[in-house]
Amino acid sequence: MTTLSIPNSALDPWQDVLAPHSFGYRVKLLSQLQTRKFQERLDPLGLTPFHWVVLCCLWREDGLAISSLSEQLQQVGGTLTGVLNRMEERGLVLRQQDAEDRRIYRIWLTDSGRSLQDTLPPIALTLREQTMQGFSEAECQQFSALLNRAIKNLS
Amino acid sequence: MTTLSIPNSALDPWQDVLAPHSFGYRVKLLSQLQTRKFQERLDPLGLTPFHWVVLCCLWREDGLAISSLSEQLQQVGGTLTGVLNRMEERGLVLRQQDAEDRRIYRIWLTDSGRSLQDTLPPIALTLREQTMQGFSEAECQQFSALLNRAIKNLS
DNA sequence: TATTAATACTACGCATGCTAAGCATTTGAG
DNA sequence: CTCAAATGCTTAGCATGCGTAGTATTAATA
Repeated sequence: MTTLSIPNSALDPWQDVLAPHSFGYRVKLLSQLQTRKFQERLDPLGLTPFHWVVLCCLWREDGLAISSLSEQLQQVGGTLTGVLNRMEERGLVLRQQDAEDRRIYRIWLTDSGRSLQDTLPPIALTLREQTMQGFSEAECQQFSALLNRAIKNLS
Repeated sequence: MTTLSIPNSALDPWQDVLAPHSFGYRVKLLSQLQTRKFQERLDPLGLTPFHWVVLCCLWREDGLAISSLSEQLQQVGGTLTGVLNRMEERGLVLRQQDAEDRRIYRIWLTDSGRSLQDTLPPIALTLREQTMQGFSEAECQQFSALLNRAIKNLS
């Protein structure tokens, strides 16, 4: 596992479809690289990248239903159950049954979870700056726009 | 889990850092969406997206050492052990100890694994076309180039 | 040559992720 | 009002992924 070599374009008609040089696999790789780098930074805090994204949602609006988290993060409920269990054990959040509709369980920040709002965003910003190193403002926006269009195409 | 709403730009200085609208999370989402769509197509064949990427490497060069697969795919060895076990059970590949250096185990395609070279690439191509729907040739190339630069920044 | 270091792989434990099935609760149709 | 359908969540099983530790083999060094 050193670095990924650059695809030698147009020799093979399938070259941009076959992994590991395919567009699809490179998207997966970038995602993995981000996760690995972020995990490194979060390890000392006993957190994971998934904890981060759940906390982001709750900082914006506390007491979200699990179904709302599921929709915002585009993650299936079964995945969230495990993550929220571990976040609860870790003391970041609390689960509370909704009094009106007892099918709903709402997730509330603890003081510990709320206080991370000062610590974590700068870490995430540093990672994004490393990812975008050498990109002009226009390139960042173009990258972001292309990403949104691709996501929309698959949604 | 319906669709992801568009970020309302520039209201919050952190808006492009905080999940789920952050660049990083959207990369992860695109990766996940690709995997889900691909998995749907591969399910009837009893295959997974990871099987696909290993097969791509072996079609190009059969008898690769596990360490070579690990480097090409940028995946840690521990992950490959499990995948190759299941691919062996599935009858796609064979493991064989290298006679020269008995630390090395080489992976060889079975006839079944080799014959998938006719079936799978068109499926992958269809998925890529769906992802890039509405993209000009220039936009595809730009997307690809930005992706390569971001990967390099994190490698 | 003896023994230490490096290499290739596996085993294990934990954290995502997915699907399918199951449970409790609420809604809605008759 | 009743009961079937829909909703919200959890559970279980499987497949990635990662880090760490362990085993076997080869290379390097003294």
